[in-house]
Amino acid sequence: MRVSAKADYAVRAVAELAASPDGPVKGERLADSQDIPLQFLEHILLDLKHSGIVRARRGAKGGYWLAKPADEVSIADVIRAVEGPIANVQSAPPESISYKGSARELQNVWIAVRASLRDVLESTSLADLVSGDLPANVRDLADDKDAWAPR
Amino acid sequence: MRVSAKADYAVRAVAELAASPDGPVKGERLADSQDIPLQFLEHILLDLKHSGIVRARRGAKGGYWLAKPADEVSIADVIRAVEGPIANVQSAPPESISYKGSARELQNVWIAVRASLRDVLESTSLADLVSGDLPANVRDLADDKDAWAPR
DNA sequence: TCATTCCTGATTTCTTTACTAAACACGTAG
DNA sequence: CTACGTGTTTAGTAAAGAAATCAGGAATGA
Repeated sequence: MRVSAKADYAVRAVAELAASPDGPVKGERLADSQDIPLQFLEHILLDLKHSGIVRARRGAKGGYWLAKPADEVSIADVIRAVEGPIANVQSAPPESISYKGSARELQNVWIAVRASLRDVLESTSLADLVSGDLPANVRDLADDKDAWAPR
Repeated sequence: MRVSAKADYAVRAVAELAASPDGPVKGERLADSQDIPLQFLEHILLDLKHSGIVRARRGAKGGYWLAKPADEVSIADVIRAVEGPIANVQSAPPESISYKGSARELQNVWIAVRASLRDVLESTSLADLVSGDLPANVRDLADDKDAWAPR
């Protein structure tokens, strides 16, 4: 139930791209501005390119840019591109698992977990993230004081 | 963003305990009824004991039982006992991270992610799980047809 | 051509996961 | 009071994954 460094880096990098709409941004500048190791970041950007979120050009004046408008890319898209499916249980999607005995209802709980993650991550676009104008459901969750308390 | 085998096993084991309110249940029976490797399960039960969710007695007629009523133990409690905090980012709690530049709002997103996970996992008790009578908010999420579709 | 920049696979280091083995400690029955 | 059936604890390990790093190749523009 944790967010990996890779996913965190990926979201930060594309946020930086979303905030730089004019022309390509060099990997090095992305790495600098978000404190991400350059070579690791380049692998991540390659993943993002393969899944069509980012485009790139080499050579002088080269760099990376978003392949789509920032309001058409969700955070969920970015995480899936680098980590695969969200909210797997034991590396299998929750709808494919079946439990027996007293744990029979557990599948519904994992499905609900995944649905609630999707509610947040699919509704938030890169444009929302960069503008600070988060969707109402996300803002409501984050504004709750309890949400900031550790456990 | 995945649920580990350890967490899955832990929840299933305590569900089995919640369904057996009379006297101790042997580790072997838990392992059998839920298809969990016995020795691994005993490690898990030890974690659960240390955090006060389970109690145990050795010797003939020994076994494990819930330390508290099943409606006072949430799935979140069980997961925290074996995995530590829910929804950490890069092994740190989201409220302790600070982002710069275009990623500044990302902290709010991770806080919202954690809050939505808590909404599901803290509201569901072992009693709910065993009876199949999940809380309304969880049931609503799981009943949505989209929730069962892979992505 | 040449500097610049992305592209890619191999390798490394470290941690976690998932599990096994075996000695040890304790409680109950006989 | 002893033996046996339990749980407790320590130790260890193979395999996978996470997080980088290294070293070079391939495209682009000047």
